[in-house]
Amino acid sequence: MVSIKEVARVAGVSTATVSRYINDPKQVKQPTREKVQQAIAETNYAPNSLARNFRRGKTGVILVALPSIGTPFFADVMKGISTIAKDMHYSILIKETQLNQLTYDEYTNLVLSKQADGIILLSAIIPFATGGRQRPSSQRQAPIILSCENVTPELGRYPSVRIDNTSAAAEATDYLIKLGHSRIAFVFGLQSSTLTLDRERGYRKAMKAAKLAVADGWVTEGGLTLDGARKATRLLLSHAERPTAIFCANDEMAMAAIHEIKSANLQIPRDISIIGFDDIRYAELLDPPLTTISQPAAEIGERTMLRLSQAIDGRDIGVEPEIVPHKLVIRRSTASPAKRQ
Amino acid sequence: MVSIKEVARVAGVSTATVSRYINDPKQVKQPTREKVQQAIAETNYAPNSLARNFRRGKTGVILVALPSIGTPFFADVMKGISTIAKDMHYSILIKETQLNQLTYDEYTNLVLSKQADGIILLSAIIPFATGGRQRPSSQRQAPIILSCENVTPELGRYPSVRIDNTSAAAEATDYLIKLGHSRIAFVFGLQSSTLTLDRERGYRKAMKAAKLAVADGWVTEGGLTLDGARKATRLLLSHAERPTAIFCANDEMAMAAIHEIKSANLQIPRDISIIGFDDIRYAELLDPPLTTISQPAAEIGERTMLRLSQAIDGRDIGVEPEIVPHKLVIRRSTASPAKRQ
DNA sequence: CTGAAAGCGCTTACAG
DNA sequence: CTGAAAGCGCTTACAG
Repeated sequence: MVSIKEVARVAGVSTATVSRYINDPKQVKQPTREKVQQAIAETNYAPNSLARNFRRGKTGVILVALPSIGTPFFADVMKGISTIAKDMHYSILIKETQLNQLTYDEYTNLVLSKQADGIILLSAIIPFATGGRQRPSSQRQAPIILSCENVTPELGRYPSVRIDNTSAAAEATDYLIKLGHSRIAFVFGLQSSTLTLDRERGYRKAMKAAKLAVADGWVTEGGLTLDGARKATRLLLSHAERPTAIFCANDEMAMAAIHEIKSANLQIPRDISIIGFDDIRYAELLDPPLTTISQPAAEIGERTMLRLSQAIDGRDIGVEPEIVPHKLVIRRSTASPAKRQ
Repeated sequence: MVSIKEVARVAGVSTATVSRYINDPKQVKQPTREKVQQAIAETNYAPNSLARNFRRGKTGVILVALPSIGTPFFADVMKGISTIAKDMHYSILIKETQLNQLTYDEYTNLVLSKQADGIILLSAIIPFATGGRQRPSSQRQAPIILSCENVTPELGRYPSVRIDNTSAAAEATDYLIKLGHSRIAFVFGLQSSTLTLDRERGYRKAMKAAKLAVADGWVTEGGLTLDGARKATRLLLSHAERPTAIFCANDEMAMAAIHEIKSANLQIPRDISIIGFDDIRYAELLDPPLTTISQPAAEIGERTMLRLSQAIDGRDIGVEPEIVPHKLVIRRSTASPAKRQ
């Protein structure tokens, strides 16, 4: 493996000069520059980034933790993150958390051990619950930022970029109420996902404000999976007081719900209205096209990465959440409830 | 930042002992072990992995290049990769290639520069076309493996793990032919994607074997995107000799096709049969549920990572493709063509 | 079982 | 503008 030393030898200069040439050619005078250039070509030299990172004390890596790659919404957020990361010459290391619950200590250890310069959490926030002991205050807090997610105050306060999930969910529920629905069910994600818990809060708030009852069993867990949501939907359909509208905490679960409702020979929106959350790229292709809350996914990703890079550079970015706007996108999966009986 | 030196000082031992304790405690005698343990806890020490990697000359990172995160099929392959990678203590660095066409040199440079120990390409193989100059034969070929993808022989031979795309596509086409279709269209992905080109080859082979003509315009580009496939479908629907069946080179494009066909007030499969490729998790939720070729995505990922790790360990894994089995999954988007006129 | 010491390949403050 | 030299934080062959 050819090193900078070998290049220096071939070029007849010092390693310092080669290093300067590589990092900022302007620092090297023209004739020398050519010699070095020549030597690099000749030796097929590529700088050892392991040595460079070690020397500089920076990895150039941002770790992104997310529950599962292949979630269409997170993929869009990732796009925003990647765009900015590339501009700033960071690479993206993906950590799929799946169901493992990493603790706060495990996360910060990644930074302490220099495996990443900073961390973006798209992942549920439960980890903080199990190992939430604060770092000794002598240590600077590891650059960590939440994207889309939220974290309950008792677990600590961390910077974040996200929409106001509670308001958005309330808005979606209100829309159903305005359409005339009163039997509205909610399929939440996971108990461990603050994000979908916030959405449930919004739903309940809107129901309460409209003085509508939430019957037993109308709020049910979809597990953020297709199968989970199918089961949840079947449960709702067999409910004695069958809802006339179902609000799903994300679009994927809404996809599953639509499938189950049709399988039960019910029509959407005639028999049941469906509303989702996220506005993933499949939403408008569904049959019927899905009414949903749209999040500016790419923008969230960009803002997250931008703020994180500031934190890495030592700037104080505070812990106030940065709230970006959502909007309700009305398509054809929602309508006024049919008059019945 | 506390280093191993500091721990050694606190514990009253040498740095070598601390290092041994960290990497293999059995090498350290009990009483010493306790002192070190104590010192680590006291100092809140975390080994600097930058230094460790540098020293060891390994990054512990596998780079996975894929066109776009958030493709459901690739996400499933990634799952397989991650599983094995975790077992072997590799981290996964994701590189989204999007439309940029990285050259072979750029890829191998990632390995030469020690940014990754090995590379998995889920991505289209075009890069090799633009910069395919071979490395000087003195250099060991960078550990690189194709997953799912294929590469035309003139661009070089690389190890790969994949299904036989051509046979699978022929099988799907045959199925339509057996159902009685003769006007069968094919929506391919990208000209730059060998993978979808192989599928086109299978389609043409089956058509030819059945002595069926492929009319002008029946083979059209879907671009591997929803929008591209929608356009392609509209084109097919307006064709003078409208096909009675459309074979899409992947399921996402089939989703888009289904949407467009329904929007044109045609019924599936009565008016048009649709067949996809991949069997992504949404396939069975579509309306109608999608007939498609199922690939063992997770298994492909696992086998890929396994073989790559062997190459990294210096074993010769050859360049023969490892072919895993596919299967045709028949659902309700296909049927015999309706008698017309 | 433990320690002293060399060295991995860079970068950079310092000197000239 | 260039070079000699120190040093980043580990690991490991060698000696005892």
